Amino acid sequence: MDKFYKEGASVFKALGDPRRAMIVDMLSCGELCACKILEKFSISQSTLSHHMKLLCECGLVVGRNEGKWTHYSLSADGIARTKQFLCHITDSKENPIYKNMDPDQCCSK
Amino acid sequence: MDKFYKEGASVFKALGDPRRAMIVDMLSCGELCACKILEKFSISQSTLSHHMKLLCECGLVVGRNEGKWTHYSLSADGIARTKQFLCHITDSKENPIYKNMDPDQCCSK
DNA sequence: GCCTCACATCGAAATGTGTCAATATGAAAA
DNA sequence: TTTTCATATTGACACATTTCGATGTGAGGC
Repeated sequence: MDKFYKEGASVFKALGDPRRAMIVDMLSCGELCACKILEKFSISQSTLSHHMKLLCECGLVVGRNEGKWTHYSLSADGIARTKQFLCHITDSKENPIYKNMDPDQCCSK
Repeated sequence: MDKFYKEGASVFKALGDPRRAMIVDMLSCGELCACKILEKFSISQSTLSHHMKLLCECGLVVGRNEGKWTHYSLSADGIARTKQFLCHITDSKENPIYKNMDPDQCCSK
């Protein structure tokens, strides 16, 4: 139960960095190798590697090794799960966990 | 341009905390006052206040003061903008910014 | 007026994150 | 095999974040 929010939030934590959000945007138009991504940022190679690791670990991006190069692309499944989680926590609903919260129980006489 | 990602990422940064994601989930079934939210967590009142401030500042939640109580609810507009941003950076597209990235320019002979 | 209640803010401590230079790894070229 | 190249990992540092107890604030109740 707690794990549900922890895992869902981990993707948002990854997207919570502007550079990583921009990297995801870049990858949305196709697979790119690390060196091409690096060109667009004024960050060191090790920093980019760190960001890519985080994006991969949360399941949003997958890396494909080809010789000495690594090609990164978005994970369709990871994106689908992310959108699903966002809808789950934001769409209006009768949440079973909190449905017995009577608004008159507190905050009124 | 850079501001675009920074603002979009700020919402994800807010949702990147499991407690805050859970609070948003709670609010999705209706307005709640701070005391009711606090009941569901084993955190201090000041910590909750801090989380609510972050959720409000990124535009996802709005607070409504009524006497000495504060009622929190989701911002339909904030949610819409968040979903839009997520789709913008993840949906497959011909991104004008990166469309001239020739995959054969790098990473191949 | 004074007290109480709900919530916000402050200050401090612990932990987490982003970044870099340096170094390691592993594949291909020479 | 030695070198070179692309990427990953390590170690260190600055800064941000989470959390708490203590205190401030502003609205009602006495």
